[in-house]
Amino acid sequence: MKYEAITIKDIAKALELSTSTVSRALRDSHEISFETKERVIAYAKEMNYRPNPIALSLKEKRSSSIGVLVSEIANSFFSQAINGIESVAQEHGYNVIIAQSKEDYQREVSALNYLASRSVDGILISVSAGTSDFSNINELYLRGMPLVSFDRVVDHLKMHKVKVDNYKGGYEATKHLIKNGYKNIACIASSAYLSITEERVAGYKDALKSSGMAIDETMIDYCLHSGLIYEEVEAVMARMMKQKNKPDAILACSDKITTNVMRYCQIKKIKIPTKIGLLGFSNLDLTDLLTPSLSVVRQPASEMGRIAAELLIKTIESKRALTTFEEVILPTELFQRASSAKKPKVK
Amino acid sequence: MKYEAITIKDIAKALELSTSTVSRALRDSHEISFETKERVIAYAKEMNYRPNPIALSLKEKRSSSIGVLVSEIANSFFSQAINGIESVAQEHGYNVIIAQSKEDYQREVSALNYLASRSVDGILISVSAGTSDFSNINELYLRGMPLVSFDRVVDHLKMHKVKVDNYKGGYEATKHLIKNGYKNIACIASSAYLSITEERVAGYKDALKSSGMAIDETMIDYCLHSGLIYEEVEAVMARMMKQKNKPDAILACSDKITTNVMRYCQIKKIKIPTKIGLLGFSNLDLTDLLTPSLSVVRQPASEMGRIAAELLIKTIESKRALTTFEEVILPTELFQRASSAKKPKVK
DNA sequence: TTATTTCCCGGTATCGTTTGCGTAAATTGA
DNA sequence: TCAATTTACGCAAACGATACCGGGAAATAA
Repeated sequence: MKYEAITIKDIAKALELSTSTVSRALRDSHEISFETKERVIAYAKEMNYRPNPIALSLKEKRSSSIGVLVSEIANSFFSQAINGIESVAQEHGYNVIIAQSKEDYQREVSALNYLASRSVDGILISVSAGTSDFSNINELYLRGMPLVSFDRVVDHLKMHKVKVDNYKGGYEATKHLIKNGYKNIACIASSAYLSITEERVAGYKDALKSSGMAIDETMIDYCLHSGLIYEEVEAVMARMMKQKNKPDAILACSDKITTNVMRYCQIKKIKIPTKIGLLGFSNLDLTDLLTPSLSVVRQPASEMGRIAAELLIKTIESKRALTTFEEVILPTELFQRASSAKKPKVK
Repeated sequence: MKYEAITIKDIAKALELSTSTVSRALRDSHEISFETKERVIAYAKEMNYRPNPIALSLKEKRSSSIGVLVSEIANSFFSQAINGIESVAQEHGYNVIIAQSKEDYQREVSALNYLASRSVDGILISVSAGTSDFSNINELYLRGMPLVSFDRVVDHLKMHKVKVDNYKGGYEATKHLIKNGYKNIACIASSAYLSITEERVAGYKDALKSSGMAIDETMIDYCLHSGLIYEEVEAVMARMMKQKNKPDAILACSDKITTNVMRYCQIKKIKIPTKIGLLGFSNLDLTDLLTPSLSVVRQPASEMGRIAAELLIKTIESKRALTTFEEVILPTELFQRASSAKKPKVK
């Protein structure tokens, strides 16, 4: 079945005018008489005429749509970010096309090809945790595709970047755990490929150092899928809880790692925070309602999306290729709740 | 800046052929000699040629994209549904354009206009809770736009529908609360405009009746924004807790109502389930980790999205207008957890 | 009256692709 | 050897909208 829209030709035929006259009348050109304009506009309104965006796109060589590549839509951080992106896009007359990588490199490559072949005007990228080869993205850049990366940015690529101060987020979170009396703080991070992982872990390490605590590499581990798969978190937790130097607190560096650590502890009946403290990066809306209420480092997801979208649209609409690239760094927010409560001085 | 893609014309010029020959060679037409095909295909591959989808769209009068209208992306149910939609769309070569209504009628109208004017090939609709006038949707139907509604379907409109058995979901949930000893079960539902509200409430009422319990209309209330705004839930709860016949259990009929009731109880320090039992419709992934773990009626969101997308694409690709419409009804799943635990026989 | 300007509007090319039609050259058949 | 067929390609129109170019008619100026 087909949805037949009225075209400028239909109007021209009905009013016995040429298409160019109709076109100009609708765009309020000064070379069209007042009466003709009136007639055309009235008829167009009556017939509910809308210019065909596809024809416009072909003519203007732009599609007025932007692509968004995230690892997973059904993730609180990304759905909030998309929320922000969508509202900015709407304001500027762009539509948003979504693609997911599911934290997989191959899917990311095909998703990017997909978006590029759908001729979007630009792409917002948050790279997948499984991605270590960025040649694909770089190739898009070289071919002139406007790009902005957010959250999981790629340091050495030339493009605008919007991220949070991951180092500080990791530092403050760790400091908070130390202040509350935890002595063996483990860190479970996303894929080591990601710069956000590197930064958060660096913050964690520096916090330990600055408090005169030793860094034990067995207390640091990574999840290639960013915790998307329960089993990868389970494996790390199982290993850590088995080792001699057991953690008494966990700093979880992604949304899914945080909740999966929590799930692990519930399944294994490990009490939080009495047996183990927990503080995680998370953008869930109801961390305050969890058992126990969860201490989190929260990112301004929606705002990141808004800013990234603004930058992308600015890039798209700028006449010439950019030579300088902005890096916007937003603050994280630390919510101290029960899961990282002060440790009782018992031993 | 602009992303310049290679066109069929560029190939034609480079190889000293006509565009039609190139086009036919790429589509493996029998009227092109083997050698010419080889040359064209090799060159196209070398130059990484991709047909311009916009030109295709203009020619074929189809955009290979579908619109999705939901109330809110950052909602677990909808993000899961979009997940399913996106994967099916991808499989069939469609892209997904998202729009949000934020439970507001005016925004829904403009979002629909937006999608229609972006010339999508079809639209998946889950109506906003604030919508009582469906003339807009009906008009789209009359103009021949392929439509499928899911979750929040509109009964009297002619289109495919994908939903869950809301009546049964409400019935079984209420029966479960009754079985666990609750006597004054209140029901907080979404907007009364929605058929899902009607059905869930009907299930609730029939469950009470079948257990010989009276129906008290003061124990039933509605939230126009489906609980999206905390204050509307707060107002209902405050009213109910103040009245003479206080509820000892709540059946919450949407994701946001459920969590906002929980939040209300936490703020007001009303113990769940000792003071009040709670069971809600929800698709959150971590209801098992909440305090207390939350009993929920869960909908197969991703599957609903998949099925709805399949139906829509089938509708789009069918030659002639449909005369019969499918209504797919999926089962809900009841998870019994601590928030609706058996009531102690104390008074 | 004639030349010049102004006002309105139509013709046509264009964006990238597909496709029906036309046709020269090559091949076939008798 | 000549007509008939096949092969292999080019030309041009079409999808919907825009914009440059150009031109007829009326209005103004000389």
